[in-house]
Amino acid sequence: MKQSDRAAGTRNAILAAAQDVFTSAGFSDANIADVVSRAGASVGSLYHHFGGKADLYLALFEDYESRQEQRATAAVAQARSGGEASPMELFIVGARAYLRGCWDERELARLFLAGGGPAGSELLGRKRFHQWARLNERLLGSYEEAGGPSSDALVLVLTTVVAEAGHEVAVCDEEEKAMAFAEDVLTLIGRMATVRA
Amino acid sequence: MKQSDRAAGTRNAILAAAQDVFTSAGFSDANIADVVSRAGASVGSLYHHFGGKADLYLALFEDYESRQEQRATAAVAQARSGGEASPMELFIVGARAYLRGCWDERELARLFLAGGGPAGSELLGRKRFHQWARLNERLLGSYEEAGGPSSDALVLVLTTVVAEAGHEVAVCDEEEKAMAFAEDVLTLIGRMATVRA
DNA sequence: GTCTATAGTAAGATAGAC
DNA sequence: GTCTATCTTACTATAGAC
Repeated sequence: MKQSDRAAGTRNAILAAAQDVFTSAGFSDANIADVVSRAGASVGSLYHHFGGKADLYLALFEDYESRQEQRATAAVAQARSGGEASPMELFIVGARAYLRGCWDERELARLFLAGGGPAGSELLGRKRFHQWARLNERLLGSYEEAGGPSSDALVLVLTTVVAEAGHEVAVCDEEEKAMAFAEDVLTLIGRMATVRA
Repeated sequence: MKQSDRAAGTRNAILAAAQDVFTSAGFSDANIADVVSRAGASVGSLYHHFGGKADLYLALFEDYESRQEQRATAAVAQARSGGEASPMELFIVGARAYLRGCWDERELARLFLAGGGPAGSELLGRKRFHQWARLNERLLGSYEEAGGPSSDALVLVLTTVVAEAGHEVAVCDEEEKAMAFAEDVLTLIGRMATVRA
């Protein structure tokens, strides 16, 4: 057990150092030497735990995404069990939790939303985005209108807006401003989904 | 004159080849050797005309952006001289022209909207985006409402939506689908700006 | 202005001892 | 599992002939 604890410690140290280095320099300008020196580890160790530079970045990304997903789904579930039934309200609750997460983890959020990861990471990001959009599509399915814009467009627009709002929240310098902006965007979202009389 | 014609020919050949290579491989995976071989030119020539790989990419980007800007402003001016006065309608006219351009130049649009340019190009793209947003802010200034979401949020959301819709249009496989999608998004935009009674 | 050939450099990856 | 030292590669950028 002692050995695997030590291993886990190294792994975490590398991960934490990677977060510092990647967020301050960006993926391509960051170099492995900086990461291991800051982690107090060695190049060989990094290659043992992760496959290399790209996989290290992706590990960071996957962890972040899964935390964000958990925040949003938890918030939606709680609102639902609290009696909320309107799809749009539930969507907004999830979006609010996501935006809150963007603020709380703004260092990572900035890194990933700025783009410029390893080759293929944008494809992965795009895949994630579409998974998310499909999830939202199920949530919002009932907003289909005859003769109105397609549900596809609505879902894509809403998902995009939340994603971009997350970007903007993450680059704010004050919490108050960030949260006010988030609420403004959520208001606009609610309005967009309103069917005109 | 003969010499400068020859120079311009080389320059254009390199630019065209760069478009092919960058769009098919992405910036970082593309290499200069491919560009010059496809252009029938040489490395030295490329360095003579452009500063290097990054500047070549930026030249492509600037050209594309200026064409898009011209399309949008021309469309707005025409609508205005045709009697249209509503800011939101004018915004939508400009957006439509932009989206049309994304389809017509979808190869380049895909390249730039996917990100992953040279170091600093994302900063430049962000700068352009904010210039565009400020332009839209002037156009839409009159939509401010007391107690409603801030004009900042509205403008940012609208600009974002158009940008992302452009991305989606550029990756469509059929013109008809692309244009239908564009119109759906424009409908949603109009709706979002509607002040509720 | 254009070309060929070469230098320079930086960084990711690997091998093998401990 | 961890480390050090080395390798390899791939590319940009320059120098200098034509």
